[in-house]
Amino acid sequence: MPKTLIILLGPTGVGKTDLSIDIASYFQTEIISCDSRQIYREMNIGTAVPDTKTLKTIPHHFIRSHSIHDYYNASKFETEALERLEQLFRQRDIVIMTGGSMLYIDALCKGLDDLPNVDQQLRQSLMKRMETEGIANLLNELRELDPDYYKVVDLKNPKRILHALEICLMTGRPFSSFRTNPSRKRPFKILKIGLNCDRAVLYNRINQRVDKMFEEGLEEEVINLYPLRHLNSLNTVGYREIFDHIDGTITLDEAREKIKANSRKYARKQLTWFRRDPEITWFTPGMKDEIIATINQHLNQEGQ
RNA sequence: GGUGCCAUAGCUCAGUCGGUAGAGCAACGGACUGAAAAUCCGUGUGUCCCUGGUUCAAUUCCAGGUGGCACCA
Repeated sequence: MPKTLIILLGPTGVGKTDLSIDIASYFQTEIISCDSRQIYREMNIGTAVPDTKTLKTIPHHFIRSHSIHDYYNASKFETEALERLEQLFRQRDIVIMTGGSMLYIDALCKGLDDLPNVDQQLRQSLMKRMETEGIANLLNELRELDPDYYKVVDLKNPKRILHALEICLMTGRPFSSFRTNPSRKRPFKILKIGLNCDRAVLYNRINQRVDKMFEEGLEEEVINLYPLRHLNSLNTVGYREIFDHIDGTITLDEAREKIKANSRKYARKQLTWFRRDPEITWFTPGMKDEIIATINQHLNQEGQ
């Protein structure tokens, strides 16, 4: 039987966690989380990590496994998750991956270009230049160093400009020369199961989940993290809005409403990304039996 | 009961000296390869409260009605 990774994906709040537990129990396997924020052990309430009881029922990987102090990115996830999968597949044929971090999913399925990790000091100095000189000088520099990328990059997107410059400066090569779009082969089959539901229902679930987070003490969690607010990992829905409230720019109630709105926006953005992926088979969260049937059917086909 | 003010997008409101209207937020769509819950781009979705009058033409002016708010009783 070929090794198969079943990926359960969908917008935030749709019900991936609960279903992933059911599916993992049914196939008696473990879960790889694919969530760029649940990976941090210092963040709990605001990232909606599964509760400890759930985590004990089914072994989870990449949940609360890293620190917000560590620099992390999609490429690291690709490397680490592939290693972990190799270990897991030694003992089992099926592993579940669940989460909504789009780039992380794609990184694991198709791989990223072979680039050096960004030097954080260089990043800091470029960010400072962007602040003091404005983006125009950096754009000119990029046009010099990598005219090809300059032609295709979104010139209004500072992060894209900065990253391209970082790579040019670090390697002495144009950033575009690294962009080969590898689409690597993986030593296992992949089945993508998408979860979605009626938009109004989804928004309701998201809004209620935010209220629940506040009941569970989100404000206190964020207050404790306030001194670390500059960390990238804390540039996150549910955290930055409360940072703003601590700064006194908005009321706590406004922060709560903004968290809801930004979560809804995030869900929409996820759907936009997933929509263009033709490999996804879509279900609603209640279709547990149909999903298991689809997986079994897929496994049988692959087995022949 | 009387007087005054208000009624325009899902919400808060602007505006049209009479030629069927626009901001913010929300909503909706898109991009995306090492910061991705990040970052960036795009879209106005409307019985202008109702009925009548004046007018070539009324969301706009006039009258009445309805609803809301305030004050006086």
